[in-house]
Amino acid sequence: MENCNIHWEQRSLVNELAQGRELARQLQIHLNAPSSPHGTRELLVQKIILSYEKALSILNSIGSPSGCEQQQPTGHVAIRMVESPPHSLNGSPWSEDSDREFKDHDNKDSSGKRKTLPRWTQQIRVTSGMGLEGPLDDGFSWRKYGQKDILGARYPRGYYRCTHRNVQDCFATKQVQRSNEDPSIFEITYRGRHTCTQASPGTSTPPSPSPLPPERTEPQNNPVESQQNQQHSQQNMLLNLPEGLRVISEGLDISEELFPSFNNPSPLNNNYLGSFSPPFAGPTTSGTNYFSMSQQGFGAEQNIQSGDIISPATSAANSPSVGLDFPFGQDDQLFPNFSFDGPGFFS
DNA sequence: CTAATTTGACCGGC
DNA sequence: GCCGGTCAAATTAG
Repeated sequence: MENCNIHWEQRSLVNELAQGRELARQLQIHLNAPSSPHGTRELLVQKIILSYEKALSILNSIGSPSGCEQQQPTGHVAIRMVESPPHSLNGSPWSEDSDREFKDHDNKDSSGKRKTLPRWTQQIRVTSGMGLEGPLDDGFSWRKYGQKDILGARYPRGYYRCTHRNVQDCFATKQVQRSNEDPSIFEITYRGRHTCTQASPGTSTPPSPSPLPPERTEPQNNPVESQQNQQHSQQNMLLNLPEGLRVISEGLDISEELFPSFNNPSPLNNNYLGSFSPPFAGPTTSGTNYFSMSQQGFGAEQNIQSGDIISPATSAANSPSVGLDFPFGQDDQLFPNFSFDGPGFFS
């Protein structure tokens, strides 16, 4: 591995700054508009702060020579997105066991079967910062549908799917796996994206990406359960973040096969969101904590071709409300233009 | 009562 | 046959 492209960190930096600028503009608009929904301004402010934090983190990581990988910025939250081809998970500080089950599907590459959904993993470290894993939540409603002991893993893996799967065609699922060594680390793998509109009925609060798990792997050890996955107001989402968080996006295959009806970019799909960002919501905590995070990585120039995983551009365009983030772009051109069109941003 | 979780069985890929 | 992932009946929670 070579140096982790500074390039793209640079790009990320630019991206962040541009985003921050955009957000600031939005804020300006909202400030002038008397009728702006409550909370919107605050949310914007937080996002702006977040952008700055990210930018700073990126700068920090660039600054340090060794910093390809971990470089978790000082005790803050680091989101790491890595496109990981099935087997080559580059060394990650935390999960040594990384490979344990990555083989999973196919990846036979060429044969390109179905089954491959966009899939990305977040590693979340929950430590002293917050109560414990309890309140991890991402604003989506998940229903647990299984739990399995995984070969080499000390803790069982939990399988969750979107609560609305039946009513809407939301095939999003996630798996939560507690790290072998560090019980404080949870590896959450998301597959598919939410198509459900689970926002509160009247309020068009867009679901925000980046689901977090309600994990519970060991009843015994962790009394702390959290089954709090009900709908949340996404606005709080940005408020709390676990101490360390890392995102690895991997396997970018978008199988539209699975989403027959969603293939085309029709207004229908507005709700697609699949990107993730900082939204961790503490159900309990409604306080105002800021967190900082750095996101880096996502170096994958190769396959994003279809770039569907998170098509920020399109989704942003289509759904005004989801503006939360577009952490990464596909490769080269992501941010050439991102234009939020004014008013609608998040209603 | 409804809805979510639990848990062993089942299924498909390797 | 092993293993990861899902199903579904039974159970528990709200």
